[in-house]
Amino acid sequence: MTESYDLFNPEQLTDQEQSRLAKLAGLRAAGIDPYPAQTTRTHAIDAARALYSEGADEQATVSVAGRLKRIRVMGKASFADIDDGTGQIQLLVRRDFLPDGWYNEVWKKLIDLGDFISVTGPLAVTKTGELSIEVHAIQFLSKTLKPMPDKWHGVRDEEVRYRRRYIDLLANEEVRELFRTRAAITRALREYLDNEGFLEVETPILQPIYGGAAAKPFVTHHNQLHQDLYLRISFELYLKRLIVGGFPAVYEIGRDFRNEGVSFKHNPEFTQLEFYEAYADYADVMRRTEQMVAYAAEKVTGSTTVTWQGKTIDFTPPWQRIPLRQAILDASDIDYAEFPDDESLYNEMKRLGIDAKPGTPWGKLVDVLLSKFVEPNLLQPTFLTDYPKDVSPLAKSAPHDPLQVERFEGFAAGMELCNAFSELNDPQDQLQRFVDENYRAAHGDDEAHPVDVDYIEALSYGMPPTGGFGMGIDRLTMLFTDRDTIREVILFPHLRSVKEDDGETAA
RNA sequence: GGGUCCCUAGCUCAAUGGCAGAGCAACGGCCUUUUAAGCCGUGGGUUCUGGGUUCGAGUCCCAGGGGGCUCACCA
Repeated sequence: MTESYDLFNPEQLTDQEQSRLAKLAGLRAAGIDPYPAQTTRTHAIDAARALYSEGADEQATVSVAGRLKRIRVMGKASFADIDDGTGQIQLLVRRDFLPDGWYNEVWKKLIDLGDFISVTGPLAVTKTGELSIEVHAIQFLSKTLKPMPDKWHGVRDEEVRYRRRYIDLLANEEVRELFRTRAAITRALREYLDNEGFLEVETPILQPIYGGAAAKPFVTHHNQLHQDLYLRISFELYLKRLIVGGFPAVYEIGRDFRNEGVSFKHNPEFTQLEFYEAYADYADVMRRTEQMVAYAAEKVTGSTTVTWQGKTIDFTPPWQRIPLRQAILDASDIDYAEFPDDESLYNEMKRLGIDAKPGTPWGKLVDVLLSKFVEPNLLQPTFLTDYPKDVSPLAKSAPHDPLQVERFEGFAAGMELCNAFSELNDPQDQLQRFVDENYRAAHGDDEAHPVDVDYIEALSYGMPPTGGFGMGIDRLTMLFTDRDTIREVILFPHLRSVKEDDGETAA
């Protein structure tokens, strides 16, 4: 079956697109290659700007390239601004500086906003003090066939901004800046962990058994091996195998995939940082967490305090520490330790008018209390500590209380940021926890942890006491860049596919 | 999945149920120091799609598509 792509059929094009196609033909007719392989560029715009020397008789001559963002034609002289991603600079284009015909026939007739050009000439400062390039030669680099978004308002339509992020980026400089900041965040986290002796590793994304979190996975299939595989929901079990193997401290920054709802703080794929540190426990990890996040905040924003949605969030260590049980008691008046089974806790919640589905397992009820009463109010960075064992199948039991584990979660801005614990390294205990989870799965919990026999084998070879940690980078980026939705900090966030004519997409 | 709001020119946005408009962009002019340049003129619409109500629908009703918010879901 052949398809006809009449993307450039003049009948389908707007007047502006037709005009640009005509100019493209005009360039070719004039012997100008609209898409040459080489460029005359000698300097990035930021580098060219740095070459200007105040008061010198003669300024450096440079070639800079970039996208044409604005043009101001004033008869036989024009001003324009180009942007190459390192910065912008003004062009001073005068008829008398250019070769014959270039000003009237090429500059004024064949060049559009959005086109990429390279210009050559000396640096100069205009009457109004604007550093410019006095253009003596123009090279065409790439013809743009679509009109640019509004030069002042940019693109606001969120659907366009997320579906076709390149338009967002080319029109809205602050969006480019945001993603530079995002890169600076992961850079700072890597820097911190590298300096602390952690080894960066990469572990499988395609996993025969998923694990390390309570979440529904995406399933795929390896044709030749006739084997179903899961996209990882966490890195945890692989990173701990590396601790078994003898690395004292490892980390991975990468993508996790969870087949669950999409919201302002959930995307089906998201970026996670996990680290594991031998001979550490969850208290050590807590100190490291606040230290690491404060380090990143300082590196990226210049301060350990950030402003988020008009509120000040202070990441300076130490962060507040509250036992989970206490936090829930304070916020909801329920002491879950007094209601140690599904039914009694459910009934108590019902008595207080708290909505939950009948038959919800105890651990999930605790989570309902946490996410309803506690989490939204944790604006300042806070560690909730000492979680019920019931909801923590991979964490080590607390020595003083067999029903609790050495675990904490970090919150800020009303969102869960990270999750960490003293890792369970008793293989027989771990097996029993998996079996219990398996029981839950058989009774309808589709997020229960599957049994990973190979992982038990690994633990059986011996894993030292280990502290482990996981943090959502997207959410941290939201906090550091003052955004209130995860879509803003993911370059290509997940959106529903637009239905084609043949209606292939399911409703 | 439920509730709710939104979808108008390339972009940003207007339009009591009564001739579908503006700014930017485009096109034709004027203009050799502007920086959202300015001035004169011109063209540009499947008002998301399909039905319905009405003398008349961008506007009201129904169905569908996509998006936002929200609830549910999501340690």
